[in-house]
Amino acid sequence: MARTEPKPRFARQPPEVRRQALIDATIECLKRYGHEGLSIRTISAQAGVSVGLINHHFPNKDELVAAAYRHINSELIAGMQAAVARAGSSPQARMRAFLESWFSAPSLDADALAVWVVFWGLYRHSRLIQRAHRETYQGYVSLLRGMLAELLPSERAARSGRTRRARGGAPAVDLRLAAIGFTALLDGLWLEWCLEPGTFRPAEAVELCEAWLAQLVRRNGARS
Amino acid sequence: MARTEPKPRFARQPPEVRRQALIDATIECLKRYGHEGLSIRTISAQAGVSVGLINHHFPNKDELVAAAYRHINSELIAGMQAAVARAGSSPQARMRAFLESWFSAPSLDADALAVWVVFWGLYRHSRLIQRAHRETYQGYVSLLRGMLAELLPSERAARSGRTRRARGGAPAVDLRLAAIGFTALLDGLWLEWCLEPGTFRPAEAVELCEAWLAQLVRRNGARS
DNA sequence: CCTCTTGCTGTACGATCGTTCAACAAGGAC
DNA sequence: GTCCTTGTTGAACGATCGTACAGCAAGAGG
Repeated sequence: MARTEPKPRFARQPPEVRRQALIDATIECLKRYGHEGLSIRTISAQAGVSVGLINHHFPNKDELVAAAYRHINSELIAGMQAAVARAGSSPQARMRAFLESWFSAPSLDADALAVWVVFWGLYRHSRLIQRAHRETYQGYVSLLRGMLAELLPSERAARSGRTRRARGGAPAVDLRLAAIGFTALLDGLWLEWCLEPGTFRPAEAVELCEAWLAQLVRRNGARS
Repeated sequence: MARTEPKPRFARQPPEVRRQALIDATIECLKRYGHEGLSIRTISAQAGVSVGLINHHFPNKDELVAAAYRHINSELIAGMQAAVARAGSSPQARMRAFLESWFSAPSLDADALAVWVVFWGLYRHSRLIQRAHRETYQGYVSLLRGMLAELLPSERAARSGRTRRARGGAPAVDLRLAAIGFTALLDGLWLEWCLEPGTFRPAEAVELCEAWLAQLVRRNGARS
């Protein structure tokens, strides 16, 4: 009776598991407290470990933050890719799945968006964040560009390519510029919703994006 | 010769002047060092004053930061309004002036954009920033909405309003949604250019925005 | 020239920051 | 049961944070 179970004061974890737990704690702290949540003590408390453990698994704080940014980035992109893959082969259905995935939880979460904004604020002055951005953003750009390409009837454009090339060298729709504009629209709507969630519904954001795309397709078809 | 001019160790300034100098120094520090530049010592060094002076003119640091946000906001909006007013009365010319003002210095400055991003990161957890945002953002929204309204031939829509109302109650173009989408496009392009200035030229951003507007006008005209 | 207001300085304080490191102990190997 | 590896702890360090405040001095008013 008096003999209590000799409960361990802590449990060992494989480095990989602990690293991930610390990354999750970092993101959680960012959600709760914003930039002020990015302190060793806040994060370690959130993870339920001591202050010293972070520097055992990460060389310093900045590396942990960069790892958190890399994780949140690749998680998001993986979710998008999965949603698109689930939608089948129709370009329209794939794009719709992408948009609905974008403008719904967990992507369109006010907390998650606030996390992104803090990272953006760090971007310019942290080489580590810049590297993490470059490494993960590429997957996002190529996913989006691929969907745009398959949505626009460029195969027709390719067949009549010789004629159009001869006329000026420009394709019917500048895919690069279209991707830039579309990304801007997505990010901008995201940001607006983050700063003031009440002003519009997610479905309206989808609507706006599809209107943009429809206009793009129409323009592309008209010229080819 | 040995008599040196008894140069004053500091110069007194009217509170208004000094407050503005401190606000300018705050913004300059944000440009140079990002979020880490938001410290009393960094700001006071930038302003060339002692650490104690800030708390003489502002109750605390957060109030100074909020004042800086308010200032940068109203400066931007005032610049836009001036550019639009200078453009005359033609809706097209006014909108073009607005876009060109938006996508050129000093608005489209990588430093200035970085400042904004830091403020956005603070937004969610600072009531003072939220208040400053609400107080200044309204002017921007109304400017933009006014330009959209005068750009769309809504007077024709108003004349034939009875017919369209009877058909479904929705105007040809939802002005609210159009403003939201347009703002998103502006902010998104701004953000993209900030994060990676090399990917597109400002003129291309203007082009994208005008394409969006042209499609909006066309859609509005087709239905009325 | 003197006085008085007040803008301004700069030290001091306690809190918290990121990081270090010696000691501890969990738990698998044997 | 006994090593032994190593994940983990937590006190301690120096630096820096925001703020307070007692005193200095600039410069206008008389």
